[in-house]
Amino acid sequence: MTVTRPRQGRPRHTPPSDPGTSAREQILDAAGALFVERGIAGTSTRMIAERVGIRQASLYYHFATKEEILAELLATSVRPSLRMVEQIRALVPERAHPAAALYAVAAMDVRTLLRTPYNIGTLYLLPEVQAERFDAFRAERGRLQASYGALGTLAAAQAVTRGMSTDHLGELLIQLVEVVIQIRRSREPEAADTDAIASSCLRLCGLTEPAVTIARAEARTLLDLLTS
Amino acid sequence: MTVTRPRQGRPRHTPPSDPGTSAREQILDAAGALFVERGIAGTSTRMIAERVGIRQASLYYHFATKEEILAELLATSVRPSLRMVEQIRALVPERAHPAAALYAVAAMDVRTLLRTPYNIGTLYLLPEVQAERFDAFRAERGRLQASYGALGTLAAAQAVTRGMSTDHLGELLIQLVEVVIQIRRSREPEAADTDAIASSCLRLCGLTEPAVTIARAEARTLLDLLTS
DNA sequence: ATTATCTATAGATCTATAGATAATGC
DNA sequence: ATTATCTATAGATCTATAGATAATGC
Repeated sequence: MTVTRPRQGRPRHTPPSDPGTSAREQILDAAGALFVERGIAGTSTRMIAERVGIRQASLYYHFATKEEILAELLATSVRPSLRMVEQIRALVPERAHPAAALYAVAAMDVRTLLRTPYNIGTLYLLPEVQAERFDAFRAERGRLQASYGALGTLAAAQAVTRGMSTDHLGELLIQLVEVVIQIRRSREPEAADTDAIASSCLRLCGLTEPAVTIARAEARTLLDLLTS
Repeated sequence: MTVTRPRQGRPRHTPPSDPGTSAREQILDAAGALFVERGIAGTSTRMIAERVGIRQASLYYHFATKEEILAELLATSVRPSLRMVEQIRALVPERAHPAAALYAVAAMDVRTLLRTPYNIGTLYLLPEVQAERFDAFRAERGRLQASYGALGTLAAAQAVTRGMSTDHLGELLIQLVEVVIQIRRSREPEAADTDAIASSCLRLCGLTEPAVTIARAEARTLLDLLTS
């Protein structure tokens, strides 16, 4: 039984159910879930505050505007994927084949998108995020896409790269990985989904079935190495 | 020079720039463009009316609510794709190989999504469309996805279908085709995009490069036949 | 008479600010 | 004294309805 030490400041009208996390984080969690469920314009500051258990005006002690909450959510949402992809890319070509690296990146990305408490990947899809205000976020996402393109081009059969630029291949691969967002929306994800998506990335690059099998096995070793 | 006959009813404060189209259609066009650009909750009835050139209250003569406008837009957005896919499926297997049919469906769908005046495919992605209210629309979309799955399974290599159900393959294929929505958001689409996407669908199914080449050629014939 | 608009407005939001208050920390 | 909340509220929306009005059609 942990004694819940009351924090500083005037007490909330409803005491926090999770006194461990900061108010800021509680707001981000509540807003993230609501943005995903109802869109950004469809979520009022009152709804966010209600879910946290504070009054609407109290939000403004932590964030100046609703947009600022969104900006923070976006910033923390690509960063882990980007760090992971760059870590794996660094192993190519000395310690990993491009195909294995691509498989590993896709599988990790799928896993990350599956694990977020709410389906945070959905945020990318909302029209508000297209605004110039969020250029920095979209640039980060562009770097992730470029990494997919680069790995894909290295892994791909010549016949495929002859017909498609690295950038365009990156668009297709990231799109394929993000099917997991739609899956989470429409059904319960299954264990087999991760392999199905990552393997599809390799097939899209023109790899034959034996090559996919080899890359999958190598990627498993890579992933065990990275997650340990 | 066509004489623009004034229509019945009190004149608008701003005369319509396109007197040929019905008010209802003008409203749908304006709303579609705004929904795509700013989201549904982010678009007010006033904005829609302003774009049409009528007063906000006048919308309610044509539609009971904003939701009703959305419902109408959704209904007309999948229908053409669905009709086309069923037309092409009917040719399998007597008059077309599954792989050629899948290529043709993907290419047609991409073309349709590219041609809409605003990027209407974006609507599927908005959170409001997940509401029960739009079950009928999502069911139609599910039928489109099922067709992709069925064609894909027929076209696919055994090694692929062993690891993936028809439904899951459909999810991946429709997701791949809809990359065109993201492309339209981020850059000017190119002529080569259509083939790149349709070919990727076949490769994802495990087709080898020679098989892709054959299917592409057959699909060209099919498409010429259908669009004539 | 019918149609398609208009003006006006009620009532319900929504965001953000000002200033008060109830804790802890020193 | 500092912190994190609270209450109250201004001002700007937003949706939807009521009822008036300016056309065409018969």
